[in-house]
Order: sequence, then structure tokens, then C-alpha cells
Amino acid sequence: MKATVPITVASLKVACSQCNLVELCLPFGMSENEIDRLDELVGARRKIKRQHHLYRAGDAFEAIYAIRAGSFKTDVLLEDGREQVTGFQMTGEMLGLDGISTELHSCNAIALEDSEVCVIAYGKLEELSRVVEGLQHQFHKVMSREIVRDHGVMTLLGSMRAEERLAAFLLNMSQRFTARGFSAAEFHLRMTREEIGSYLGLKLETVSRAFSKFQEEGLIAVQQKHIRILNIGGLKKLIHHPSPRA
Amino acid sequence: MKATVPITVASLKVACSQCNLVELCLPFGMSENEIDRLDELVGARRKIKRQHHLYRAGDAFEAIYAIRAGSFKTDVLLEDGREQVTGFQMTGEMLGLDGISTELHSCNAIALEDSEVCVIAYGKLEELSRVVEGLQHQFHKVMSREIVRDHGVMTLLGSMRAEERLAAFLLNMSQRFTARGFSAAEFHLRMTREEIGSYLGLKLETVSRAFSKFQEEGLIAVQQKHIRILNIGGLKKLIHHPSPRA
DNA sequence: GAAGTCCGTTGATCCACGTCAACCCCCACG
DNA sequence: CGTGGGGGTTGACGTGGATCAACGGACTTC
Repeated sequence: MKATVPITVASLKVACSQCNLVELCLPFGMSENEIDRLDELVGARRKIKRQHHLYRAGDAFEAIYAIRAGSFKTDVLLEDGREQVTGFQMTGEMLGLDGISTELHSCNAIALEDSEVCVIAYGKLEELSRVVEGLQHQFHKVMSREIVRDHGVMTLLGSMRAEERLAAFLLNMSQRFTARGFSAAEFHLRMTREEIGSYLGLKLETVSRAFSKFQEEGLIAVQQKHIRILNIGGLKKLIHHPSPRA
Repeated sequence: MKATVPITVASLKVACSQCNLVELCLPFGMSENEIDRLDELVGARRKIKRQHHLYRAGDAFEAIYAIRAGSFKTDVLLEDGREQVTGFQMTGEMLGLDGISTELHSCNAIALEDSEVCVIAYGKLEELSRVVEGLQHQFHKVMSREIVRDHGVMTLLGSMRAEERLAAFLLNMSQRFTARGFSAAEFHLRMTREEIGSYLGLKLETVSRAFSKFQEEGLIAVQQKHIRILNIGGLKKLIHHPSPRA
């Protein structure tokens, strides 16, 4: 289908004030007045097909991105080919914050499904957040939250065993789906076992075995990427009671 | 000796503009004019004795801190008593950024030696960075750098083996000592083997063994906490060439 | 709708690191 | 100057998760 009507920037724009992600995204906690002023901030939107990059490590940093639809992973590639997934991002979450420090992106952002992001020119964001207090404050919170999240992952990688890691991962996913109005107990993972493994510092076989174990124990029901949580309490208990001793 | 002269806030203050850490700390990259305006930002300084907390997880967040002298570790305690060290901080580095997101600190900051920090009231920082562009920009960079650093640690924890982790740790320390005008090849670690292990996701025995192995191989000379790097290239090679295969 | 590829599961075996234990050294303190 | 205790090293042994391998089922592609 050919677009004969010229597509203007304005027609692509969707005001934050009218976006149903307002509760999850950058505008969270801002007043209506303030949110209205955000509308000048969000330039265009950009669609990213599954498996395609939103940006790559080394790319010049110009904008941060808010996920409007779909989901992403971010990863770092080591020289020897090893991959470390540093995070999975869902709607309303921000991508690209890593680029501010050196003005180059330091990781890859790859769509896990066909997705769409709002492009937020970084210069404009700094400019506007000098005027709109709520934006400034909220942006700082978003960055700080990312730091806290990363510390959580470090804790997971540094001191949990395989099953604790997977349980923590599932609970985290569940909680984020809930925040988006989806079921806490039943959801569809968009990433492969290998990607989960990379994120959790495990091999895909170990992830698969842990899924099977959880299923045997009646904690979850797994069917490929479809997960049903049957016993949330059981998963939670797993995290804070390392299997041996204590 | 008793202070008969009243100690005013002014007398405790040390202007950023006159601080020799200006190249490493928040003011980095700012113009002289801008740095002068910072002087109103740094309230008091605070001394922290070895092993004492600068703040604890759960404390109300009010300020961030720049390390003026000494060094710290940050850690997270799990319910079951496990500890995860999330970072080691040296002079010029910032502490407390984790507190912005929830307005509560999310980790503990503990001095590794008698130390001193500059207290930066967070409200003032936001206020001033609305007016001083360089400050705003630099602050964002500091937060982003922390995110990038955390991704590095995640990569280390998620995909490196014990000796690679320790080599990466030593190179990182060396590089940071260098940036502070100390020797790149010879330095004194302020943390115990257990703290290093916690940070690297290893047990203290494993850290100790890796140190011994490096020494046997002529890569370093270890004497308790005193480290001499004899073969930087060898350590670097270790990181990117996982021992088996490839 | 057939073919090929990717993804996931499961089993057998291996090994890096954890665990347990003994001992030493360094230093703080009386 | 002797004593106690925390920090560090080293050895013997156990084990959780990696590795290697085979296979089956789900998607993708045309």
C-alpha cells in the first residue's frame, strides 16, 4: 500500500499526555501542565522489526528512547565473541541511558519482537528539564532506578545459585507484566533460553533444566515461551532460602 | 585540643575551584565560571572513620557525596545474610546516586579507611543544575557512567571465569590509581580478600588462589594487600582469551 | 504444506569453584 | 613482649553447573 498522503512529523507524533503508558514512562509523577510541555520533546516515533538493532555499541549517542510497543534486550559483546545480555526492556521503559557518559552507545539494543519507540532528542531533554522541574526530577529517578536495578542483577549474578536466579527472573517478569495490566501468573516470554541464560549468567541447558525442575515441583507450568506461575510463594521462598544449610 | 574558635560552615567549606580533585570529580569538564558557582553547592564535609557507614540501606536520601579522601565500598545485604559488594569507590567518585529513585538509599556505604566526603544536598544540586548547564550535563554523565560501569560488572559476573575476573579487577584498580596520579604498577588494596570475592562473585579462597597463581606466573607480586603488577600485558591477555578453547 | 532451521529438552560426563579444615602471619592490644 | 584474633594461604575433597551429544518439536520460508 503506497502512502500518497505526505506523512508529516506532526501526524506521527503522539502526545505523551494522550499515551496510555504515562503511568510507566518518563512522565510518571509529573503534573498535567508539565506533561503537556513534554509533547514538544518527543520527536518522531520509530518502528524496529524483530531482531533489528535500535542502536549498536559504538554508535553516536543522540537520543534516548521510550518503548511504546514491544520489547528489547540490551547486550554487550566481548572481543572473543561472548555475549552478555545486560537487560530486557518492556513498554514504558527507557533505552539509551548508557550513551550519555561517553556520547557513544556502550551496548546494543535489539528488538525481541516488532516494536516501536519514541525518540527523545537528548539535547532537547536537557534543555526542557532545565525549565520543567518535574521532568528533571523524573529523569533523574529513571537513571537512578536503572542503577538500582543493575545492583540487583549484580547481587543475583554474584551470590545466587541457578534456581534462585531463575526464580528471581520469573518474579521480576511477573511483576512487570502486572504493572502493565497483564496477568501476573501467565505470560509469554519474548526471549530465548539462551538469552535468559546470558542475562542470568547461566548456560541455556541450565535454564532449561531449572524450568523443568520448577515444573516438576508444581511451581510453574512451562510450554515453550509460555509461562504459567502456579505457586508464587514457592518461587519467592526459593530466593531467600538457599537450598543447602540454613 | 579544644576548639575555642567557633567552627563556621564557611571555615569547613573547601571550594571545588580550589580542590585538586576537580579533574576527577563532579566539576570535570565545567568552565571556571561554572565551577565557581559550585562552591555554593557543597555544604559541609564529613569525616567517616574506617568501617563506619556513610549511609545505610533504608536511610532517607537527602544528599549525594563526593569522596575527598579515602575510599569506600557499597554493599547490599540479602535477607539470609549474604552480602554482595556492588562497588569500591575512590577519591573524586560519587556515592549515593542509588537513593534518588525511591528517596531511600538502597545500599550501604562503608569507609574502607578513615575518609572524608563532600556533602552535596540533592535539592540544591537539582536547583543549581537547572541554571548551570555544565553541571547538569556533568551530573548526567556521572550517572550514566555508573550505569556503564555496572554493565561492565554484570559482564564480568555473567561471563568470566575466576582468573579473568581478578585480572579485570586488578587492571581496573591500576587504571583508577593512575588517574589519581599514583603508580599504575604498585598499589595498596584497602579491601579484604573476602570483599574482593564478594564483588567478583567468588569465595575468598578462590581469590587468594588466583592471586597466588598470578604470582607463580610472574604476572604480579603480592604481599598481603600490597600489589605490584609485573606484566600488565599478561593480565590483559588473560581477560580476552578464556583459558580453554579458542 | 513441505523442508530446513532454530529452539528446547534431556542424559552422561567433566571440571572450576565451593566447602571444609588446618595453619601461618601480621598486627593490635594489654 | 607476649597474646589473641582477624586476615590470608594452602590442601583435600565435594558438587553445581558447564560441556558434549542426541533428539524432538515449533517456527520460518517459500
